[in-house]
Amino acid sequence: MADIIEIARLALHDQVVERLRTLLVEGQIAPGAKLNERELSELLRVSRTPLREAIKLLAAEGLVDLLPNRGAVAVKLTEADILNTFEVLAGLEATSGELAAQRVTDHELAEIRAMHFEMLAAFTRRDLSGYYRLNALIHAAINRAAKNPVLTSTYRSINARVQSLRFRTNQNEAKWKRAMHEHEVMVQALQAHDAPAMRRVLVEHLVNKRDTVLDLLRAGDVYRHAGTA
Amino acid sequence: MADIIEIARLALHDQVVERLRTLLVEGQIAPGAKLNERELSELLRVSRTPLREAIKLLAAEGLVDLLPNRGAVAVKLTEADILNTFEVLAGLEATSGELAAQRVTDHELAEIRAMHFEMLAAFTRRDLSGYYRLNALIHAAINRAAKNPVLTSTYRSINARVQSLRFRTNQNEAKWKRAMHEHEVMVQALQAHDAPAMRRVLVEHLVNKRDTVLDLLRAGDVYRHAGTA
DNA sequence: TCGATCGGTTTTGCATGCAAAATCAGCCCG
DNA sequence: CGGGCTGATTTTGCATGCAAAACCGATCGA
Repeated sequence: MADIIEIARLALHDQVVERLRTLLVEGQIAPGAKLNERELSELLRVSRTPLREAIKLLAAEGLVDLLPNRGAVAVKLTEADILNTFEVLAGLEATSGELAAQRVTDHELAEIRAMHFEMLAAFTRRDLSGYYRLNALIHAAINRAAKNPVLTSTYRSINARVQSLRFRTNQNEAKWKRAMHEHEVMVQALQAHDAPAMRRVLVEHLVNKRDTVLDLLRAGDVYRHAGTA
Repeated sequence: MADIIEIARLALHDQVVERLRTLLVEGQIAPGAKLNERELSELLRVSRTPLREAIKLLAAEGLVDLLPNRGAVAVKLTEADILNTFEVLAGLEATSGELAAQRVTDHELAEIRAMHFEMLAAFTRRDLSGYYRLNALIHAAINRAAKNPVLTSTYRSINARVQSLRFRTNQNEAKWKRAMHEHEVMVQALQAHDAPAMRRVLVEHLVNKRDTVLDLLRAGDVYRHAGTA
């Protein structure tokens, strides 16, 4: 029964939100591209009404910009936008880490450590996609351990804006090693329930990630296939 | 010319968002109350389409809950929700304060100090509404001094969820004095460009505000006139 | 040659109509 | 007297229609 209810509860405009968000985050709708309502409604097989509602939701999430009487465009982040976004993300992750250090259960800690070792394995094999997957899982687990749904959803929303950039970075060896080291420190700090240490390492982690993304952006490898200004 | 453009650029659904947000934040739509589309569309003199778009936006802001096939209700925060929200707000204000300490200009600082003295005057007269007004202005100014629009809009959005509660608290003398003292420390820390001190005092400030709100909630003075569960 | 203007086309924004789901009242049955 | 069912009403959700704004291209004038 539960699954039927689950399936039934997905309203059409929510499905559209999910699908559009994926298209935006994965860059299949290029940053700066215009969202043509007729086009999208045909692509997604829905009428314009739920589509427009979905676009409004994504505007509130910061994934699209609304231009009065001129529709919506996928946001194209400037360098300043990226700096600002990572500053906020760093603050949110730091808060999340502090709280997690105080509240993480033994069970959660064990799971995080297990995933950490899996990530270590992926790193050793230089398996980038496995690394990214585990990385995301670990950060999500830390966030969950903070036991604050408001924080979790806020983080998710802001993070979505830069996620496409974060996961297009091709780690160079030095940065990858440093990130792994930071993850080591995180696990240690969590085990020690050392909130200030968690804050420090997470802020550092995000600053490094920000710099990686900015390097990528400056190299021009990001919006290469984005047709529109 | 500029004002004409400004007036013209406000799309109908945006006007509806503003109006609805005010109704929600000021508690004129009681927490837990159902948002009847036909009723509201008649009240606001718009059709259901822009109204529904506005409701979706407010749902993304966390001011209303969307119930599948059952419309929307004004959020009614539980005690846990309030704790979680203030935790996030504290983190955001702390980040904002840190950045402001690093980036505040002399001009901004002078303006903040001036408003601080005005607030001191309001406090001395026990002018609660003047105090609240200046308090909000000062926090907004600090936020602006952080020079991070992403942070500002994120803070605004989360803060809106508890603003009605924050401004319904009747300060008792002791708490009011303590808040004033915290504001003194803030101004000092800003002048000294002491980021860690700003973080400390703002976290403390928010924790105290949270406790005030929780006291109010527990006393049952908040949802007194809210008819709905 | 360049710029501005005007008409047709496209696209957005809002209103309305219609079907499905939820709600409610009354009823029947136990 | 209480609980559950049934049909009417309300309400939501989506599709469609229509007017206004933006866009595009061609023509005209300087």
